[in-house]
Amino acid sequence: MSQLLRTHIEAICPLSDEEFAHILSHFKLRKLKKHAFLVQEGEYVRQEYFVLKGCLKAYIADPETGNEFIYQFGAEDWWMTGREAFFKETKATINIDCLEDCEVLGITLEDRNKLGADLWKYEHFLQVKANLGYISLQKRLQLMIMGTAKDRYEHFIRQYRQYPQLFSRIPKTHIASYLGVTRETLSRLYRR
Amino acid sequence: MSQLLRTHIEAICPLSDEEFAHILSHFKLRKLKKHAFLVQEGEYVRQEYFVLKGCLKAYIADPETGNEFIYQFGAEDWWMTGREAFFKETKATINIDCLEDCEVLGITLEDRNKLGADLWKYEHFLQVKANLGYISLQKRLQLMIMGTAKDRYEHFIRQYRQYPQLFSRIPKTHIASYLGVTRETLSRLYRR
DNA sequence: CCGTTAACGTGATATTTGTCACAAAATCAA
DNA sequence: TTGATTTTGTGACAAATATCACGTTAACGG
Repeated sequence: MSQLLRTHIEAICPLSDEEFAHILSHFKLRKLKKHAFLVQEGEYVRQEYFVLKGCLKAYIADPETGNEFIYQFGAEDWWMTGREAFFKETKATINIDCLEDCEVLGITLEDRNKLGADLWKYEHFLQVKANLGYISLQKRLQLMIMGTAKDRYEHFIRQYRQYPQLFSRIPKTHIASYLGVTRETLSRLYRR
Repeated sequence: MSQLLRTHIEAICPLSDEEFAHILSHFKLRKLKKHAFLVQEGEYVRQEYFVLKGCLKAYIADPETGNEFIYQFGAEDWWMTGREAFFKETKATINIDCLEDCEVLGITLEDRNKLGADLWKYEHFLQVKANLGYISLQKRLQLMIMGTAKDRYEHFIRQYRQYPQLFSRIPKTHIASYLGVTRETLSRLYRR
């Protein structure tokens, strides 16, 4: 199962068996039931997580309207955390919860830093990963501003296609939230 | 002048004189006139740049409408590049040009990688910087979807306040583009 | 310095998208 | 299984924002 993590890291930076064992020893497996929170608003975010199994949504609740804006889905092979709170060691302003039963590997900030200091390759992995994440987030922002809801929908499908059955399992309501439109609007876009 | 870069890096990771000298030796100074392109659509992006002086805009041109979406302003102390094209060594899909005369320090991808491999501190700096960038981009996306144009305007002013006189020098048309509204809408938001 | 260009504000109107209300279908959990 | 909850579609209407048109002011560059 943890082979997933190795493959994931090695896509950026090949590792020896010892190196990977050393990395893996810093992670702790966590299993969560559907609807369980991985990160909850107002609490500290002690770890960042690599998803081995299941699917999660990360979202911001709007206290005014009661709406939620889903800014990320996480499936197998994705990282999930309340990034700002995790790095700055402050309380989360976002929530992450499980759309289905999940298994994740968690690492604390302290261990993350230690690992990066021990092993240049891990630091490099983190650097490249963060930059790639930045690039795709930028693309999403661009699409949000310049693209139509339909563009965004199509881009979304392309991006998540690689995760089989996942797309069909996410309710349209959530997808609409991710795309920044109401479920009604999304529904109408697909009548035409 | 290059003291700016040192202070910037040391905000994340303190350096010895030798270390900084080593870092600096990988950068090359470039001076540009107002309206000059730093990055141009369709061309390779050979370097990433640290801004020493002046102000630039990074934008995507929409071939359909002729509009442009400004996704970032860069002033002194900011990094600017066509990030995707720079990392993936492909042709740029974005433009960056100077709103006024500029001075920047440029580093090639090869030198960037070499520097990171030579000096763990630099790799660490890049890693942290990318993560902080990701966080602020995420905040911007959130604001774009959940906030009103006014929220975005106010956030924008707060973010750029630290760059004296800069804000007043950027035409409102450009600010509107950055905020994802038309200049007319922005103008009206501020009558009220 | 002066002609040209860019920036800015504002009205009238069109378009997009959101909100509210309701009902049918699908899914969930005891 | 079965009653409750969630998801989905759709109409009518409201609100936000874009588009087009025009004129004035400010800034730029030779």
